[in-house]
Amino acid sequence: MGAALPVKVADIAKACGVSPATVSLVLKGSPLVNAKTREKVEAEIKRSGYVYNRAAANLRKQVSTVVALIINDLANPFFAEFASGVDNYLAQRGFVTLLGHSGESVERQAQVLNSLVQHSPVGIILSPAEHTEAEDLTMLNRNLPVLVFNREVPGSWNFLGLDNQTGAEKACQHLLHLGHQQIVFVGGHADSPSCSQRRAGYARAMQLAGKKEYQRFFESAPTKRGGFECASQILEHLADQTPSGFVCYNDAVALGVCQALANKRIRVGWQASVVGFDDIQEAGDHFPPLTTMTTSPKALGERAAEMIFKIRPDTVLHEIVPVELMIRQSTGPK
Amino acid sequence: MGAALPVKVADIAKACGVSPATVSLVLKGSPLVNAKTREKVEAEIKRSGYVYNRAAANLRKQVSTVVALIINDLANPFFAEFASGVDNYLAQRGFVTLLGHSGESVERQAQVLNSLVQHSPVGIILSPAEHTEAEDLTMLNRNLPVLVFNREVPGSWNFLGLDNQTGAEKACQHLLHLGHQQIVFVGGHADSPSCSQRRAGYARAMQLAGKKEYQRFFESAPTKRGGFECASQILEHLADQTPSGFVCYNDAVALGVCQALANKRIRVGWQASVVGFDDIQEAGDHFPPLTTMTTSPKALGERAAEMIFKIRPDTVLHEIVPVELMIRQSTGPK
DNA sequence: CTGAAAGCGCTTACAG
DNA sequence: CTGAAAGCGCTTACAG
Repeated sequence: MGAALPVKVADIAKACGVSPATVSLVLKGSPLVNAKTREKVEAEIKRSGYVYNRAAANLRKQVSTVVALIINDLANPFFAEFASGVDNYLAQRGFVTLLGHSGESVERQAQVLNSLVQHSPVGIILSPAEHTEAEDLTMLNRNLPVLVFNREVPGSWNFLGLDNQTGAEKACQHLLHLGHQQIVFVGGHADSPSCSQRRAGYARAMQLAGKKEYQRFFESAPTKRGGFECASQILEHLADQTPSGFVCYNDAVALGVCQALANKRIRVGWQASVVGFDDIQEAGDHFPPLTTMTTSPKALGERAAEMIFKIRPDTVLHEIVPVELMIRQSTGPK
Repeated sequence: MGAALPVKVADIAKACGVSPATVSLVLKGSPLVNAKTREKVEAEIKRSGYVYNRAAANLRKQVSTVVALIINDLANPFFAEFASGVDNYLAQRGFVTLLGHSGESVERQAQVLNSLVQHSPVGIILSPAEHTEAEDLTMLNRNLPVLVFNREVPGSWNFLGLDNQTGAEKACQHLLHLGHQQIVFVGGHADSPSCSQRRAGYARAMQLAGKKEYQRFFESAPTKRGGFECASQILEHLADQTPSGFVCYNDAVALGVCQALANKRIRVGWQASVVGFDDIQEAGDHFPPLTTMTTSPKALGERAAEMIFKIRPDTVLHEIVPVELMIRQSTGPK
């Protein structure tokens, strides 16, 4: 038995003594086909191990069943879970996910996009690499639905993002309600839009609470290590007026902060409180679990996939999803 | 300006007063084309915003540029990084990743596979859902290259996996060299193949060290929470002869164990030592960083993608990748 | 209810 | 160096 050539509708048709058109009708479940004919054809389809060639069908039908998804950083659980949400939704609707990974490189992103558009996706969900500019996206034809996720890109793009400012404001308010007097904002790069938005939310909450003069911002890499090192320094240098409330740029930073506090024998959820942002899976798995601002990344992915089908050439969608406080440590300072 | 119809080679040809064949030649960079003709055509391609329709080309050329990748759990960083490695390699070779996510559900996996095969992938990389049996994979035609990753599936499949046993043996040896007297194996479900392989490696090292009678196995969910709860119990109940060495099923468990130790004020890397497995990104980011058994998941992904192109109908590849000790905490007990 | 013919967008022999 | 024709595997009007 050599490498059997793939069987096609013409083969099925010949084997059944019908025309390809009839086989096609059976394939699409058309009620036009005589029951006996249908049975015969279906049996042959099963017997022969026929596999539908969707690319050929799509070409003829002038449709597409693929959506392209470009992720900036798959190693980040937030984006990995987002991707799983996208794929989930698409699979349910009979679509398929064409994945591209930019690894935060604008050049790789351009290559990946150039490759993916050639597969005629019905739309593109782009979680852009850092510092993506409008001119990096010129391969995206105006009549191809594009949804930018999470990070704004200069220009008018359909967008799905988080309400960073209100989120951070709620985070800070939570700490205030717990009775914390000295609350700082830790982590992220001040020049990133999401960081400045979150800082602004923190600042607003502090101001409304009459604590404008205590505002403190600390920069760090948006990682656990960054948060750890940053918090360690804070605890070292602000020894006399150590903050007890930490609004963090994201969960990774927050987990690093928790670690630094633990090292100093400061019990999180008791002498100090920490709020993260993103609700990555680790936030809930951690011990003690991390209070954070949440919009399930998976739900976001599903929403993004949904939006792709709602994009119209003449309008620009701009959806900012509220983030909610997910309280996992209920106690504050004595 | 209405929704411009996509431009195709025929349009380019007409605009340049040449035949579609010539445009096609230009597209593939054929040296046959006259320089002036080429220039003219290339200019028109650029001007018109032409996008190559790879599906049509592939149909005609009888080739495919897609590889299907089915992941059991994208929220797990190990698999997310694996996926990024696959996509990396494929993108370099001009291929594209068709992503499917099973979420550890055998039924979803079947649906996803059925959908993906219709896109004529050149091959399929499958990181199978738990409890996948041969009969769950009947849609995978014999002459479609399939590579099973990480978990064996009954039957003869091309396979890429980790040397779990030797890895765990090395992990245990490391703890023995550090001088630990009481070493336990923590985490995982005993009935999972990877867990029983790792347990066997631990057992072998203990036996070679003449510590057969101290062997202790503890089961837990393969998560951080599982490791935390398990270790907490161990520390509670084995109070008199507390183990100081922990060979862990995977990094997530190991990080949970670290957390439990920290809560008991036992300093990891000093009074106790923990070894993980997988080297997920968090292992290196953690504080203190986690000593673990490593084969970069990203490198594994790249290797898997490479292997897909080496699969031949008449042979079965079976590659077991060694895992190396990645020492991140160099001290042991006093 | 079924078939013959044309065509989706591309490429490949084959002529010239 | 270039073009006319055929065909990848499918589906869709159109006849009958």
